[in-house]
Amino acid sequence: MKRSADPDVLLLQAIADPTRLAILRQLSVEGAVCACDFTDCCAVGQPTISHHLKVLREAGWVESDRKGTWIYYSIRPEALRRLRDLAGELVPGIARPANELSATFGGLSLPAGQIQG
Amino acid sequence: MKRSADPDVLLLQAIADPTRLAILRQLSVEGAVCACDFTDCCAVGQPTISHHLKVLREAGWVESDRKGTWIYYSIRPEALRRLRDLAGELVPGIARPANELSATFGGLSLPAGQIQG
DNA sequence: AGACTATATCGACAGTTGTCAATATCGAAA
DNA sequence: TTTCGATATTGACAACTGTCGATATAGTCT
Repeated sequence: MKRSADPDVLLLQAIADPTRLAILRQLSVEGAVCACDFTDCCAVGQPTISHHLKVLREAGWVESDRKGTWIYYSIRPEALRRLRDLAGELVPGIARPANELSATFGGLSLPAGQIQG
Repeated sequence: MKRSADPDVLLLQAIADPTRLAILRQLSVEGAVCACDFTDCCAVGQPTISHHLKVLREAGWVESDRKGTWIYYSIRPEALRRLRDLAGELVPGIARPANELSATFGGLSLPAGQIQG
């Protein structure tokens, strides 16, 4: 993957992994989950779970709440809002290219970069 | 990254890349874009653009429409719907763990996997 | 046919990622 | 303080990813 500085890409990269998506889904169902309970949902070891939780935390996806020996994780509402905003920005394609209206030559639409006088 | 069979993960992996997210955003603004016009938005070569378009196509994000020499790409509404459904499944965490209501011992909530009689 | 342009594929490489075993840290309880 | 369980960190490794140059394919025009 690429070293990216775009926070939106970081947000997406964080959930573009089967283990981390499973973690978030378990968090969605149970609200708050102890770190020790993630080893069931995902067939990975404890250090791996810890690693993924760190990735999710650094991406802003989860926050931790210590209760004695155990640490409970939960999904941050702000991350969810950012994902929905991001999905809202994307709109499906229209049937014909936008520049077909203004740059039509003989019934054939030209790509924007191809109009050279 | 991991070899994943989960279609949701594939959908997310496809957009978790700065170049591909830029492609989708340009498609959102312009509706349909000729493949040759993506080299402007992203500072990568033509084979790289072609590669990313293939990834987006195989993930179900875009469809192509040939118009003579040029091939126009546009965002598939279904992919957008799937992303929004996925975002809708995720819900923010609650203040306290769910099992605190049923499994409280001396004011200390126990993780689900730790209740062993 | 041939020349030209747009797009895709191939092969290779550096950088990144997910995973684990081993180890360290932290908090609770004895 | 010592012991023990939960969690984090480190170091290492195989697998994957993005990128490119070179090349191939496909369509258009003359």
